[in-house]
Amino acid sequence: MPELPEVEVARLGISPHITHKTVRSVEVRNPSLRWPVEPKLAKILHNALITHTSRRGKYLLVHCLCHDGASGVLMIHLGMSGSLRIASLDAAPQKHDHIDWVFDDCVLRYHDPRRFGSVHWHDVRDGDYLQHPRLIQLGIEPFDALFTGAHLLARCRTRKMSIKQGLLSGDMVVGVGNIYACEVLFRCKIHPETACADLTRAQCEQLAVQIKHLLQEAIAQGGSTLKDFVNSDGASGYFQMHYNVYGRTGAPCHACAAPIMRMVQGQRATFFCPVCQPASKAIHA
DNA sequence: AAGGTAACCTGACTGC
DNA sequence: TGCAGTCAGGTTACCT
Repeated sequence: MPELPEVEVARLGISPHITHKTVRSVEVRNPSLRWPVEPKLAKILHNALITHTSRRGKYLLVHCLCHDGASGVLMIHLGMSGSLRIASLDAAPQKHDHIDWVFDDCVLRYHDPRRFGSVHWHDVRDGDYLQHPRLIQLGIEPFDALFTGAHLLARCRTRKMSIKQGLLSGDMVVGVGNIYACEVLFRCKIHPETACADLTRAQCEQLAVQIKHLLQEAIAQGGSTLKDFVNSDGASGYFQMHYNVYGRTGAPCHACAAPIMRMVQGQRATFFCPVCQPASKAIHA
């Protein structure tokens, strides 16, 4: 589910079905998401043309040219449990299908049991969408050429918190959620509790490289499930990578066979291999 | 100002 | 079978 790769795969999945098409109607069945859905959304988007889609962090952005000539951006966040699907016009909405965008030949449907996700409307007359309060605070994109080991090192130098929490905080880099934070630290053989400020230049270089690789691999993997975005009945559109540590408490490490351990950092589960990812104290001892 | 914590909400699963 | 408890892939508001 929704870390950056899943959001990107969702975007790739829905984009061909909605781009250059006109929204005929919008049905908001439940506006109570993380933030209330704009009450005038249906009116604003009536007969709006979808020009293209993009993404910023975990926000999927749908760029619209409205009937009145104004333009704007639909900002969709999937939260913990959100998903998007392309359904046929006659497919009845299921429980937790909160919003429909109806086109001539299909429906874009937002589904989110926990309602931690959100749907914002940003009118460009109110300024550049990248200046939106939800977007402006986000860190650098992992695939940006400026996201490098040097960038990471500079951001880490003054941070006392653990690298696991640092990666999740979203201001060093966006899009890395709990699963990929655990997995990338395993790949780099870095203990999750290592203080950001204690990371070496080499570790930061490696982290930057592996974050790009891991997310790219996950997107590629998700690409094979793109067909599931159309007319699927059940929960689909998501995919599961082969995890080395995430959710594998007690199972043997794929590298050294030691049992994977679970701990809690900032109220989130962290999984790691105590042998492959030794605590820094052990390194210096 | 950074860092910790509770909160938002439902469903799936575990153990008694 | 039922019920209580735990956990879940994210993010923000509020407190120290």
